[in-house]
Amino acid sequence: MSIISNIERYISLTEKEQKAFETICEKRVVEKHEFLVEPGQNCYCQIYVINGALRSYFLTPEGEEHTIQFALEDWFISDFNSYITQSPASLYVQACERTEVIEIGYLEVEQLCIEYPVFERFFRLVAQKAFAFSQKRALANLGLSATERFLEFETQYPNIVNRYPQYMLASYLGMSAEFLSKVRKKIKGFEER
Amino acid sequence: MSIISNIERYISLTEKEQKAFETICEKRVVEKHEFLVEPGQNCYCQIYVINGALRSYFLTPEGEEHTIQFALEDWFISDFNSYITQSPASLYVQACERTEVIEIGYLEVEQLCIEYPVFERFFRLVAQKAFAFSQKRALANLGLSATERFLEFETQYPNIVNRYPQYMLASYLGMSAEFLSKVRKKIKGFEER
DNA sequence: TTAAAATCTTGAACTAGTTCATTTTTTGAT
DNA sequence: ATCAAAAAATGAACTAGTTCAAGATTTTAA
Repeated sequence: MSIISNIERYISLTEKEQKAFETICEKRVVEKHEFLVEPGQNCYCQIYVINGALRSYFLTPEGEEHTIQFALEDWFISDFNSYITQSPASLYVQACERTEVIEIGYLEVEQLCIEYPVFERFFRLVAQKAFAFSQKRALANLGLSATERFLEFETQYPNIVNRYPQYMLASYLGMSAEFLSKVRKKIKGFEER
Repeated sequence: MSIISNIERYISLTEKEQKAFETICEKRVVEKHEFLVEPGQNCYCQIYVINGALRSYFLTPEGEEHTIQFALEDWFISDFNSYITQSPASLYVQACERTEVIEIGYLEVEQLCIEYPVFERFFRLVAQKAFAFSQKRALANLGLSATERFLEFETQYPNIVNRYPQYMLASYLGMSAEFLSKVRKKIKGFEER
């Protein structure tokens, strides 16, 4: 699905508005393991995935990775806090496969919103959805055990579970990689009965 | 601070826009323990706190409370997922003290945004900030131990720590009330040396 | 002012999840 | 196809945080 038809799930655009949006899109290919954002830099853009797989994560002083978000086809990702405040990032955004992305710059978005307020609306709806989603995640994680968290995540995002290495899933779900391995073994045992 | 001057920290409003906004504000007083939202209902409005203290939480099937958000003076609160999708809430929003609020209805907001796109911008900026904040919270909670989580929260929101009962703080920070009691005792021990 | 209700404290027994060290399996580059 | 590197599995020892139960303190309402 093109980024324009994706936007049109929220709002409808005139020919002119479509063109205006396309001019601020910067297409780019990133290779596996490459970084799109690194801590310290200002995150000057939001990233839209055309195809491939990205994730954002941060590194504790002890060197542990904590995954914040996964992004497959048609998802947006960035260090959002850094993006909206235009202050230094604390996250990495990294390609987990060769990935085609569209970068949408902060200044360009703000300018576009002034010229075409319809985009103000689009980015409002997207931000609201993202916030609602993020609250839902917080909620899921507070109530559930490690096993329950994994099962819920797997039924909701089977494609993510299949596409990212297990240690990344574990760090997203808030458990050690070893423990997720044991959890999955236990689940498999139940299924086989 | 009035809700209008609060809005004007993000955008500036003409006289006419101010009036338009004020007409969709419904002022209301809720007594301690009273609910503004309950699971199952559609959350038809966002709630702005004039003075007092609210919180949102959900109840697990086992009857445990999990606090999602606190809201003191000048904060917004709601079951945001229910609000934006206009689907049944899963959270309670409850008054922890006698509280004056302003309710801002979903339909009224959407109408207002059509008539005055400047509010589209306001609600975009608010939603973006809320999302960034929520990501930051997720990040803080993944990396830290229970003690660290409490210390960080206390330095960032001393007024919340002073104003809500400890068992609510514990359920927000993802630990048992008993353990938070022990954590605080240990911290006090360190401070006294 | 007082009694009931709500909240907080404390300790002992427990458990879900971690850590560490080692082995096995999978992946990817040549 | 082969080999090195990355990822996953496994087991044993450990620990941060939970649960339960009982008592102490604070808050509330009449």
